[in-house]
Amino acid sequence: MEQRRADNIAEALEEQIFSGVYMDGDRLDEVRLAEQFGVSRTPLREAFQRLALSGLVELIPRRGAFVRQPGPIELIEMFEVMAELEAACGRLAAMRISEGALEDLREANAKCQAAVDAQDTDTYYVENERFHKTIYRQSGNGFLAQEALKLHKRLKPFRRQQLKFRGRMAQSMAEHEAVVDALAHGEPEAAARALRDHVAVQGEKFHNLMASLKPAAE
Amino acid sequence: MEQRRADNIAEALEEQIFSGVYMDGDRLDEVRLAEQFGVSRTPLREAFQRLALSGLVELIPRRGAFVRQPGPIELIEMFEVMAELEAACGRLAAMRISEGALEDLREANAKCQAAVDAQDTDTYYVENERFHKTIYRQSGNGFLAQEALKLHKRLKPFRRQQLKFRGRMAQSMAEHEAVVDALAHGEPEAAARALRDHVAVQGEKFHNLMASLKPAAE
DNA sequence: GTCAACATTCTTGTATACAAAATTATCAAG
DNA sequence: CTTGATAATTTTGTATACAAGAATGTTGAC
Repeated sequence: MEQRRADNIAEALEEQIFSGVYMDGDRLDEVRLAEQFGVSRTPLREAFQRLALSGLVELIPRRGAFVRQPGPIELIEMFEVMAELEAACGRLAAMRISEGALEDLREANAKCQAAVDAQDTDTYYVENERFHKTIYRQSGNGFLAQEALKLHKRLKPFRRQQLKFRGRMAQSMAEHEAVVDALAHGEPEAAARALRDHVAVQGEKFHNLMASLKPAAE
Repeated sequence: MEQRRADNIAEALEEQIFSGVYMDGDRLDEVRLAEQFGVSRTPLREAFQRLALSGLVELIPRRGAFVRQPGPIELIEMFEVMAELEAACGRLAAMRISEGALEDLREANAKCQAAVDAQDTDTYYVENERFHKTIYRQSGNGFLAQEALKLHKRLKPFRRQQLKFRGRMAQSMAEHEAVVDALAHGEPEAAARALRDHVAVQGEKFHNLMASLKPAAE
């Protein structure tokens, strides 16, 4: 762990922000974090720059770095974009997907189903992720896959919560089946629609969750 | 120009990279640029971090910062994503657009038409940009609008070239009309399709341009 | 002349130093 | 007690210093 500490720090901070160590608006104290990581302020400030561009922290001149946790509205917006990106991946993948990848999707789905039966949320989550990432790659568009993955990662902590909704896993399974069918039959529009609805429903469920937690929010 | 030099430097470098001052693979010399900007290496290195995350430069540990100009394949991919993002904006805008914004679109289109008649490429370009940015905003999704704008900006230098294609401006005008119609009638799918095709055609035209310039490319 | 081992020079990455701005504390006037 | 001004303290932003790694040049063997 001797080279490029700044990179590792950026990653570590990103992880910490994602996992909710910091609340929205918290100031990231340079000297405190420098001590904590055992480095000087310089690599920390470089890390801040990166986090700022991905929207995780806001860099206010002469004031410092403040963490920017997305609020309810922004989250809804992000889920909406995620839905559109996945739809795009699906549309392209319907024309470009390989037979092997289709098999991967079916396998992931099978394992998902087993996880549902066993009430195994963790396994479901892992296989679900594999399902979606496979579709990203099979879009045949590296740039699109990269963007989709980036947003997917950013929404990770919020997606996980709503798996707990009653019946969500089973419903999600059925949606996955529809996606595979559309892809297998090479139907771009159907694949796009199936994926958009699949993800959009997550956004709605999340909306419900928010509403139930914060009655007066928004 | 006394505060936050690092930010200005990042912007300036971005501009220089976009405008083709640096070729793909060029190394950005810290000390040379530091002199050039009249600052020390520190703010430059902070700027590098930001450029790295947006993909404009690659930061190789212990080697330096190298500019990463997108190649033909990556550009095609980016245009494809742009098409999908615009389609998404259109789909949402069809349901959410305001009457005033519709009027803005019609006005931009009228000015575009005038520019076409006058062979005024610059004006056409400006109004065309206004047209698209309006649709981004009218998606009613700030996050989406932001992402669309970011990619739009990145593709700027490449889009401009293909306006010179014969008849492109006139064809583009007709496509704009179709978009406005779909938005005015509140037809999400039609708006999405019109915008996707409109942008995708740019990607194709660009593909042609590439092929004509580099016969053996790809 | 070619190649390899070594020394030299450059460049990056990090730490520290310092100046300017912002925040906080102190204190006097009302 | 509140308010306003001013001083002390933090904290940021930038410059400089230094250490380690990479590139380059030199020399000697074959």
